[in-house]
Amino acid sequence: MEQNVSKLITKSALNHKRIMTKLLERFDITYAQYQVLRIVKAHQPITAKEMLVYLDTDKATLSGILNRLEKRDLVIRAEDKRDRRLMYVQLTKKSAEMLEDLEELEESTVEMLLDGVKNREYKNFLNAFETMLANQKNKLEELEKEEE
Amino acid sequence: MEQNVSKLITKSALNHKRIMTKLLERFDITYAQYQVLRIVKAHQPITAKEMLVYLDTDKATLSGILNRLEKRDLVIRAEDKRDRRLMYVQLTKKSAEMLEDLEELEESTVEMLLDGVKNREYKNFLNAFETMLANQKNKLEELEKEEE
DNA sequence: GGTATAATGTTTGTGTGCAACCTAAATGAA
DNA sequence: TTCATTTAGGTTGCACACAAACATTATACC
Repeated sequence: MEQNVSKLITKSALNHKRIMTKLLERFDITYAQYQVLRIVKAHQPITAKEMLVYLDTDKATLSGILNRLEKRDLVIRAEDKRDRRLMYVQLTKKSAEMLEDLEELEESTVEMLLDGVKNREYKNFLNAFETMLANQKNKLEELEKEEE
Repeated sequence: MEQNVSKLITKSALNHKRIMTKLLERFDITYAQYQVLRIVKAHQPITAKEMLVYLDTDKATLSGILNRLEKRDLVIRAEDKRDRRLMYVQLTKKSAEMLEDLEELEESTVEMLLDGVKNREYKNFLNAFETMLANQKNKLEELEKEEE
């Protein structure tokens, strides 16, 4: 059984992505693009660097996503005049309207996820999960240290 | 809190992949390639279709991975003479030797994951997780039905 | 047998994920 | 001021994930 925990987790993450992808299909955007748009909406105008704090992804990946969003008129990039390295990202009318309909999409998906999970069970679940995440973090740090 | 469960799961899946990737770096193979090689080792000779049962991925993805493994002399593909649509995949000497060292790599990573997780907590964790996976499966089936 | 249909696998195109490299601009030390 | 260093961000190259189209071979039905 134990050798399956990671597989269960990976499977669940994949399922979540697939569900979100299907739900977003009729809006013709991907899950990654949706996540970016939500961050922009919550913090606009926002720079790429600040978005990375919320997103747990790579700047190269983000740059590609922003390129595609900009090409489809879903975001605007504008230089800061004082510090011209900074690019401030904002929604367009088009994406702002679209996001009205999308606001609670992910929340309802997560609620569905917890159907039938008892409260006490859920607390244990979160406890166990926090421990596991900490273990992973330690292992990753250990591996990065070894690389010197 | 609740809107974060999916994020926790996604994060943990990502962590696992990153850890495995780092551990496999010195063998110069990716995590996806490792998973394929393990399946081949356990069931060889095996067809692509049968591998998909174990792998939860797409035939197109698998085909690409096998191309890269074959190019690097880590698998062999051979046609079945009776049914020439079938391609039987096997390890090479090179990959068989390599897998000797890799056998318990993932198991030890999963063990590490459970450090400090109490047994009772773990059982609750698994219970909750099974429920969530079932919820996701239902939702996915529901979404697929809607597509008609 | 002959032809439609199904099954197996590959290729192609788009979108990530990520390492490595590059550019331009800001900053800091001499 | 000048020049090295840092910072924000973009580009490139490779590997996957996955849908869609394709080729080839088996099988089923007439």
